[in-house]
Amino acid sequence: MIQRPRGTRDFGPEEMEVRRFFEGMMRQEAVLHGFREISTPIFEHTELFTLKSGPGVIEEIYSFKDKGDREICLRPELTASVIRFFVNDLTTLPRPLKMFYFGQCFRYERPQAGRYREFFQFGAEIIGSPTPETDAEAIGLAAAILERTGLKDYRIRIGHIGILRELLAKAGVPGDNALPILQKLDKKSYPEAEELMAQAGMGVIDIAKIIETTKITGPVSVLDSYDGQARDYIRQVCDVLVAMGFSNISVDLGVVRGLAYYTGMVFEVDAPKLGAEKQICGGGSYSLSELFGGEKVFSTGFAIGFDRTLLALQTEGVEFPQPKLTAYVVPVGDTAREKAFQIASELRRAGISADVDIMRRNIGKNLKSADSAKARYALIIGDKELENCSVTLRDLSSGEQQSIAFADLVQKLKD
RNA sequence: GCCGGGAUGGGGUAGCCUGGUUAUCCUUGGGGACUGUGGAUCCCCGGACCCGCGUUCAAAUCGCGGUCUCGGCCCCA
Repeated sequence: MIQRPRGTRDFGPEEMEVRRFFEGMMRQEAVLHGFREISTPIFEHTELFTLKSGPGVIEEIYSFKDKGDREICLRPELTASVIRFFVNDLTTLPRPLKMFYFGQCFRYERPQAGRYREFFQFGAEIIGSPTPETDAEAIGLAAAILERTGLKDYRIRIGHIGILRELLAKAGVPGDNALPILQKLDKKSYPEAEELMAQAGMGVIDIAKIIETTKITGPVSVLDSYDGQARDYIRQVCDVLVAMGFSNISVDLGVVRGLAYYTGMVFEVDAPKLGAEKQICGGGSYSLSELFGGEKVFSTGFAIGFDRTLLALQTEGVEFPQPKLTAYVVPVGDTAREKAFQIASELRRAGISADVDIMRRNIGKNLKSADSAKARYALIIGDKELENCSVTLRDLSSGEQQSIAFADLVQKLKD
């Protein structure tokens, strides 16, 4: 027996119905918001990701040399690909570009709850617009999608790395010098962050102020004790979101993200019920295009962890409509067999789902099969029906039967 | 990379500590009772000890290694 590779999953029919349902819902919502879908290759040059995230990522991705000696990897995320696509081919499209994607990603990590080596992300990027409204529109799509899925228990936390950067700059640690400190703060490694800040020459009071700031969480009013451009900016983002009708947002200045390309707003969504891997969405505004050889363009994007979102929905017991088969055609005896296929085919051409016995079973077994196929009706056709050009239509939940002429069948089943 | 639990027909399980029968039970699948009416019942059939090495007269059971899995740590673009 060949086992599935570690950290991968097979999805059976029931699971795929659930997945396609929610996948379709996300796509639909994005389209409603004026986003358009794109698709990029599942493998890319490894360099794309080392440029974005540093050489360290090679340890965490599926990378290999192809037969032409190229350094290739399975994509660990999609933002880099989207921006590469943009820089290569889409720079002349009218701005803003609002695009979304859905696809699988791969990471060479130790699997655990909610973490797989092959997983699915839904994400969106808005390229070429640096306003608070842009950030609100991005967060708004993420929020609308989660709302639409029916998920209840989740928190949207919005931060802004500019606030900490301004504080650090005032304390004498400007620009990129602040990056290592931000990284430690992102990981909540306070002792190490304090040490770095002390080494950078910051005073005890400034250090305490920074640490305290990362612990600020709550409604937009928690910003009142700060000032500066970043504060005003994040406040505007929140105001727009409130106008959009999203009240379950909070400000969390501890959402940091230590990577250099983040330029301002950052946000995360987590579902507390999920345990260790509870983050279901993350995003922010960034500037990556110049890293990939393009001009500097501001973007805002996010990615939803599709698998984790489904896990969260599952723990909450969210229901979804299950596709149902309309008709199961049951031939009785040998003479009606071809007619059964003719009828099934006519129904299918009319867009009515129909299954038909292919195992030559008796009528009892066939009704059983129709039942387990979750069909609404069984269409029974034998010599009696052939004689008067009709079928016996049996409602499988009530057991009621009626005779329907061949000619009226499509019309009858259409509703 | 680290720590701990686990792996028995398609799914769920008993047996493992204390080695020895035809490996238990439920469910699912196929057939029949039932060449014209399902979800009930009865009968029959198919189907498993994760892999390898070792200990032993004898291994699902004990030991070692590996694989996968679950949970946690690290990491999380």
